[in-house]
Amino acid sequence: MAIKERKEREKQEMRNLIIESATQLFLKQGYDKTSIRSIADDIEYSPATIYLYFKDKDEIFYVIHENAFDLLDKELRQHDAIADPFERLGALGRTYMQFGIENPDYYDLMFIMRAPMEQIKNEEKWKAGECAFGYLLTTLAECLEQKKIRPADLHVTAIQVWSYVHGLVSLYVRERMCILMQTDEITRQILHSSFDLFLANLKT
Amino acid sequence: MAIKERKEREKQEMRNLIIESATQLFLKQGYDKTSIRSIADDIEYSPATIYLYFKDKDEIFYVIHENAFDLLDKELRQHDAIADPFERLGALGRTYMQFGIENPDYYDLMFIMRAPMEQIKNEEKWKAGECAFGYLLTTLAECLEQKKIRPADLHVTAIQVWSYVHGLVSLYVRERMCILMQTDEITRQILHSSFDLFLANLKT
DNA sequence: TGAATATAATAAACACTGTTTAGTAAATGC
DNA sequence: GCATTTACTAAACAGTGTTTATTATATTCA
Repeated sequence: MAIKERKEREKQEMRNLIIESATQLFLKQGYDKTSIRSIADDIEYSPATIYLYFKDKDEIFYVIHENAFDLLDKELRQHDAIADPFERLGALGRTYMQFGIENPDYYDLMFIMRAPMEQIKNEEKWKAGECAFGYLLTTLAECLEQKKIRPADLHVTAIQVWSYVHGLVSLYVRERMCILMQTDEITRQILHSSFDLFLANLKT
Repeated sequence: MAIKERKEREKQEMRNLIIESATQLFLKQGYDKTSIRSIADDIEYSPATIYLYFKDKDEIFYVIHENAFDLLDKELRQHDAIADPFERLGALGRTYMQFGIENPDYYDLMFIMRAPMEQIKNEEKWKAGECAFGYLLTTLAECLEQKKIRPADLHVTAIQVWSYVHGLVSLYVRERMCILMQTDEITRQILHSSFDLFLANLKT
């Protein structure tokens, strides 16, 4: 009865095919232009077939959203080796910002768009988000323990750090930084200077 | 030849009627569900008529976006009388956050959504945004002058403040604060505590 | 092996969306 | 009173996400 297993494998392969196509189209043309029909066209199946493998469009983008978190997670974990928690905090922030600036569409899906969060509501918890946030929490806990940063409630401090880098990246990604009336290059420099200043103010 | 003037007046009245209906529907059902057809239905005209008064849907929402900025501006100007610039800065931040939390749809349109910015690109400058940002700049300039906050570049500091409050509000509005796994009430309290902490760190 | 059943895929439709075009009816100018 | 401009709309166009009924293929079992 290996047929059932083969069928399961084929089902998973088809899901992967859809996700790969959707991801590629999403990164090339953005969310709105990535329609079910365009994905179907790309993989040379009918639009209705996609609904045999995914409940709706949101479910597809929820998977892409999870994959994007894996990517960010990998980049953040590169700094595991940094012993000093405050230095690690700085590295995490810079890497987070760089990720957002270099992958604006992924960042959008992860932290700005409503679409994948609709899916999350049916799940009770935001797994991917919790993982990255958890990493920030442990780093900050170390910072507080070693009195590297000003004493304050752990969660309040975490929200402070995350909101801050998210504010910078999301204003940049959604093109509100245009009020500075500077080139993209200079704007990004200001973003990084601003983060450095923030870190300095956080220090004891 | 007062006919021309009356015609102009009627044209403006029709534009207002459309904007009023669109605003009301937008605040009730959000952007996506506010279709041209639903506005047409509401004002009892055909959908095509709307296109005689507005170029496209974006142009309608650009006007709503401007009105929302007027609203925020009015609330921010309430603090003009506060003599101490640092105290005024705190009041501005709290009012900004409150505005976003109480008017999530307006906030979305003003600082998160892509739609109205397409319109803004054709205008060379972001009038409404510049006005509010300018107010922040002058307040911060006073703070720096009177050495109420840590010395730093004016624009970098402004971006820092704005990004910070925007980060808090936008994560809240787009439901990412769910990682805290707290009630809405407590989440909002954390938001405010976080801002207080931020201000304290900014102080000299 | 052959008939019955289960699975996979799709064409076509449904109910929407923003927007354009062609045509009608009313107001205005002369 | 007639020609012209203006205001409006029905219908169509080209999309969207999603569902349903149908067909073709693969699997099971007698």
